[in-house]
Amino acid sequence: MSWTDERVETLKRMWTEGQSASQIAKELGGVTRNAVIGKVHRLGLSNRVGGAPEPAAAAAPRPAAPAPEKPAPRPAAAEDAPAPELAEKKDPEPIPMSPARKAIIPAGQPLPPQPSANEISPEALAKVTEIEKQAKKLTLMELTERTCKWPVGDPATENFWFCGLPVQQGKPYCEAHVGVAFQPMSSRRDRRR
DNA sequence: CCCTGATTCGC
DNA sequence: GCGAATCAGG
Repeated sequence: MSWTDERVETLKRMWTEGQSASQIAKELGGVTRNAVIGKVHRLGLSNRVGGAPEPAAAAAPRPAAPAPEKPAPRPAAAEDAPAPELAEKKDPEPIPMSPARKAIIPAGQPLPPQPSANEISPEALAKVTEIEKQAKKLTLMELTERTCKWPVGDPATENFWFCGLPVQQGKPYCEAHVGVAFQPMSSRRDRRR
């Protein structure tokens, strides 16, 4: 595969959107994340959002500790609000919630109903309490796209962790937690139209 | 262990 | 210019 204009455009777009190199590589196909990163650097768009070009003339022959600066627009594997300086996307989030929760719940995803806050089907609930015993109990940074992001416990205490079990394809949670996160209009009979 | 980007260097 | 190998780190 070669870097056609089209592929470069896709690369630029996705990189600007904050997509990870691996995601971009996967999207493009035929390239590895290394290829993507390499290209990104050659294009000179590694980082930066709109600041003054800093001509950092480095003559150091040794790669000891260059690291100029890195705003790091990607906090973790889980998507969340873009850095303020980016200010390219509006974040329509009318739902008020604690900072802790906002940080751990991917935008656009259904909010995990807390056990005390909602009516959840008994089976699903039982299933959850069941698997929570096997939870990997991961920390925020240990979460990946393949780990269940269901929060357990009180974020304000030490007694808090994320499920961490393998997620269901395309979902942010494991099977059990998907079961309680994606409730199919229960309890209420929907109106006939 | 999973993942992230950064850098080097032979091609 | 390209990208695998490697590095450094969450």
